[in-house]
Amino acid sequence: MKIASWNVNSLNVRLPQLQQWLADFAPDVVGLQETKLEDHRFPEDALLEAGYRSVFHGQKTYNGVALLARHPIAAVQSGIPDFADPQARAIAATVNGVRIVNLYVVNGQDLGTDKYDYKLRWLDAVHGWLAEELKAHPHLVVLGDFNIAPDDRDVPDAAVWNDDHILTSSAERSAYQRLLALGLHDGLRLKHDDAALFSWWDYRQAAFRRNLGLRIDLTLVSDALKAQVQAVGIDKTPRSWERPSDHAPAWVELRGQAQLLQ
DNA sequence: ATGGTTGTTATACAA
Repeated sequence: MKIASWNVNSLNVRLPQLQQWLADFAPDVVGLQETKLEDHRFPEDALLEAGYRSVFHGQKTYNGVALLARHPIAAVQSGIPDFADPQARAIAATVNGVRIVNLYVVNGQDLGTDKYDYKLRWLDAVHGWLAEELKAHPHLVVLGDFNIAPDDRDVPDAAVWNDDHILTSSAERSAYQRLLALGLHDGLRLKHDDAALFSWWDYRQAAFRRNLGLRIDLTLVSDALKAQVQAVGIDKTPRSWERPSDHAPAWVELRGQAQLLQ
């Protein structure tokens, strides 16, 4: 069972690339972020033609998340329960007995800004939510654009991306570690120790060509799923296409779910 | 990073 996360930076612009990538990579489940579409504009029919059901939680211009799956999608939760949020940044559902939580974590702009405070409050709400999700669903995958680079392997220059920098600050990384402490594991680090396995590259300054990126798109798996992780990676292919998203898909493959996929 | 690029019911703002 291949489960992926992709920040498409406008599904309206990226739909042809998403269709191509679904055909090439054939994931079973995909969490999308930054769809930037109101729900009535979501391309549900085009994705059905590609073989994927979808559930979505969007808004005009900004944010927007969705889950796509080749198989039935159950128990959909849009937004963080009991957390009033005008921004569409979270959606969860169950597919083949695996609970999937898809997050578009707040960027936070800069330390000391209102957006940074919102990011930390938002992550605190996610912490409470995931604690409940884990109780109800031990087989949990949490994926998305975390807008946090977990450690120094995940940045090109740790002197620049330091404790006082957005996406790597100590408060952000502590909030991320608090999520892991619930009983979650960074899927990629179960299989790879390498530095510079990035998932996002700025559009500016030829950052992709120079591999000046960050690893901020993550696939976390719960304790109960850890032994089922077969492979994990980041598919840089779509980032090399014409007019790409600035993010590449991050994916995790679980074994032992194949019989459920029939 | 003071810039740079991309997206949006844009022409500032978010990333």
